[in-house]
Amino acid sequence: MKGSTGTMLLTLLSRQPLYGYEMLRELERRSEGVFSLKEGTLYPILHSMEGEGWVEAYWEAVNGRNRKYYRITDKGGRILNEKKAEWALFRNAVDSVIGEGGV
Amino acid sequence: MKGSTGTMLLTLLSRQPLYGYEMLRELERRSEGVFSLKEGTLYPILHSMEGEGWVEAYWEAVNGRNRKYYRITDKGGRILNEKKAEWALFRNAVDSVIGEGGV
DNA sequence: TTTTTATACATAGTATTGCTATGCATAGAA
DNA sequence: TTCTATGCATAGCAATACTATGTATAAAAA
Repeated sequence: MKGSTGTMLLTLLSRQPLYGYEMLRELERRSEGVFSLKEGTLYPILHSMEGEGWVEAYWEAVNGRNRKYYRITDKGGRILNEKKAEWALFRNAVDSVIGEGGV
Repeated sequence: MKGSTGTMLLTLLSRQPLYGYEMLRELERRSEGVFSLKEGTLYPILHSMEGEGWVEAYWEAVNGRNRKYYRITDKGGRILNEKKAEWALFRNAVDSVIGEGGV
């Protein structure tokens, strides 16, 4: 795994607010087991994105447990669009280079 | 850029031996300008791949200039196949997570 | 003729990214 | 009462790629 983790996390949050632990399982499920982030990878990224103003956090107690939920901000939404475009460019460029149908 | 540089370089070398400077331009051309590696990125990768036994180097003088050509080894060919499979897995997983048609 | 540009390889230092390991704390199941 | 799952967090390390810089030569431009 290298790169686009932030893009994937922002995408998950663009659908609905999630808390960290939930993101780990959601990412694993949607990638069919390919991405199983560890907490040590996830939380620093979330803190960093919060510092950038891409996401906002709020605590909520559910079933007697404290969960820190994250929601995407307007700025985060704009960044997500940029990152998705970057990913498409990157992916297509790699495919052009390594693909059988290369120029 | 994050990751798959080695895969792309091995792919180029799987077609024909190339020297470093040539790889820079070839990568840029095939990716339509998306990847413009700098020497400071390329040469350490080549040295590392040589150390792993994925490529072999030999010097050749052409037009009065010394060029260090690299050719892919059998081992490098096997690694390339693995890396291509990894890339496909990674790419598809990212697309599953961020794609509109997500589960 | 001299300067600039392109060619050609190389290393040092730094930033980013993500991993492993570890710590703390609680709810629920065994 | 002990283990497992949940839940957030930081420290330290490894890999990756970038910037900056150095050396050297051929060809083109001034």
